[in-house]
Amino acid sequence: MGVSINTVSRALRGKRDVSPATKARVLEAARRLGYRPNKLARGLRSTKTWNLGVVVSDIANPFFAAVVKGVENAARTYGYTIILKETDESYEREEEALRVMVAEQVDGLLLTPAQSQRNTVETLLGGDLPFVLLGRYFSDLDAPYVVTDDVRGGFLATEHLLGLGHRNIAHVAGPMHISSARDRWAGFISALRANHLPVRKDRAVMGAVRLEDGHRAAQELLGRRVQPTAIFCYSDLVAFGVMRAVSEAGLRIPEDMAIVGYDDMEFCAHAQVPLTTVRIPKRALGEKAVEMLVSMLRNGGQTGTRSARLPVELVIRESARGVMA
Amino acid sequence: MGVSINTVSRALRGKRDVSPATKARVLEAARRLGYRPNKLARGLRSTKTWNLGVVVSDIANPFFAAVVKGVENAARTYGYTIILKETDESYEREEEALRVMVAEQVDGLLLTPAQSQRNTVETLLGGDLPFVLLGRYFSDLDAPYVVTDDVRGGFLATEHLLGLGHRNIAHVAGPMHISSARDRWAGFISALRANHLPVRKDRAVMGAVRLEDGHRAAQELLGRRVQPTAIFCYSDLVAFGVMRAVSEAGLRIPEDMAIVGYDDMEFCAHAQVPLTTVRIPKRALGEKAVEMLVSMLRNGGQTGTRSARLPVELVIRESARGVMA
DNA sequence: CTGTTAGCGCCTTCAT
DNA sequence: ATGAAGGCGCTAACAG
Repeated sequence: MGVSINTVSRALRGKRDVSPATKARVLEAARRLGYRPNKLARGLRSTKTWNLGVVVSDIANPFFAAVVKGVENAARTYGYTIILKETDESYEREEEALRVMVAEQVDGLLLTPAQSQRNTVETLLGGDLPFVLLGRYFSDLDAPYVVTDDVRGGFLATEHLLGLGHRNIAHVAGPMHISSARDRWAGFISALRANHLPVRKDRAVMGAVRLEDGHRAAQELLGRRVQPTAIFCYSDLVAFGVMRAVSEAGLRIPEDMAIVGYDDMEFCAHAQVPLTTVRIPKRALGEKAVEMLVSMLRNGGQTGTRSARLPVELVIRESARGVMA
Repeated sequence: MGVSINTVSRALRGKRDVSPATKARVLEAARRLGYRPNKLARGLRSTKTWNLGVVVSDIANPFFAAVVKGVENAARTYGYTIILKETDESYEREEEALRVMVAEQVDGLLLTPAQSQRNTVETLLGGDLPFVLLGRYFSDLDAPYVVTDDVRGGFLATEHLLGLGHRNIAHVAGPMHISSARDRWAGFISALRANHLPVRKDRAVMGAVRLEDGHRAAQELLGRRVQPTAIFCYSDLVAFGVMRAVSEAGLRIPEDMAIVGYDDMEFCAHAQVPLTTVRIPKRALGEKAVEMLVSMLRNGGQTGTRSARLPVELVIRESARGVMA
């Protein structure tokens, strides 16, 4: 076809300095032959792979699944492809995942840190791989992140219960090393304080993640001397476990016990008792993180450490509404 | 350090023909320097990337999320990393996804075909990229696949309803171009036939995927001259929509209308009325597909076109149990 | 057991 | 507007 290999390269990449005529010929030939440029060779030479690493703890968790969907779609619109790894909240697997991402020469990284240790993120900060933390952050590390405004979420949930007349509110919290759990707890506390109510230690159970954790936590709360009349839960999953325990104890929801969850998963509206919850923009979280990462890549990896805290919204359903007895 | 670059390469890859002494020295030095081999260069040279392409329609769908989790975990144990793409059931995006996977030089591919067209899979069959279809198959194409035994699932669900005394059973089916929808429908039919019951067209609605589709389908069924006393649904998601419509119509579940879903998502046990459903091994589906793909890779891409059909199981809960009136 | 040579496919740089 | 040269980091193939 009488044209050098690198004119082809330029034509394919849409560079200028190629006459429209030859460009058209090259493109046509490429199409006809089903030519696909080799991303490995391209990446090796140009040090730009157009791949983003995505490391989450549990892809089967509906929350992360939605976040990853947002990530994948946003990445695609920017021309990036994603490489996915799971950590299962294990610090070792997180380290391993990051090693793989480095080996893969990804252009940037999205990470939901396990937060049981901080070495990984500190290492990242010391390195030159652009990254954005996804859904979790370290308040004392200067690492860019995108999260939801969970302090406000916890506040809204608690204030709603207070507004219904509850004075005896318990919180089934998440693992306190995770920022979202700490923030929701902080919002809970701050609402109580704003209403001059005491924060009692026997009104809280920590570390709930799975549905079963919620079930166990609620049983514990119901076994205590003074029972709460309302329970704010770390997540919807936990809330479902709590609701089961409450029902098993013969209590009615919301008459005997009001429940508020967190996340607003699709099923909340179809639960045994439709669940009042705090809605968080899951897709948007992923999209925003990609946006931020891409803008960092465009600025040559410079952070400026702008972070984002997306707004949340209280969704009121049967499990906590109306006037209490 | 006095050793050639390629002795280093061999040591790092654990090849023999390296003295234990030098090997130890190399490994130690690599560790100390935090050396990470470049997978692009490695892949370019060896034509083996240790990456698998995974193409699914909707990662936020709990079913696919669970499948992908199985895929990621199995891939990891075999030393592979996954590259993820979504198609949103769009044929164009499926084509694009496959093009990207080829460009990425993945060693193998896992694909949930949109099935609105078959070109992609036919192209794959003509090419030399090893692949396994994930959760869907073409009965008339010799492409390896891993699916669940949905004919049996549909049969079990329907037979259960028949056993409860129902003679007037409707089916809210999925899109008939998708193999799982066709199989569940086939199982439904075959159970009716086995009991010498007629298959009536006005007892079926096709094409339901989302919760809203189920809602609409149930409204339609309830508006017909002869109403069913039981509804078997394509998926749990659809079943939830159906249940909502049934409740809205003032009917009780299961007294006035028995419902059976499909998938057994985590949430089924906690629904308004706990849902009787067909449990499918989602994680195992992903794991099995990886296993099969890896074994193909080991045989130099040879298929032997062994496929797998994983067993399913009926889970009986409130929405369809007991003796009917 | 170890070193040398060559080149995977592409892009960058420098000529022309 | 196009071509030639060189090399990204690594490993296969061959020497020694």
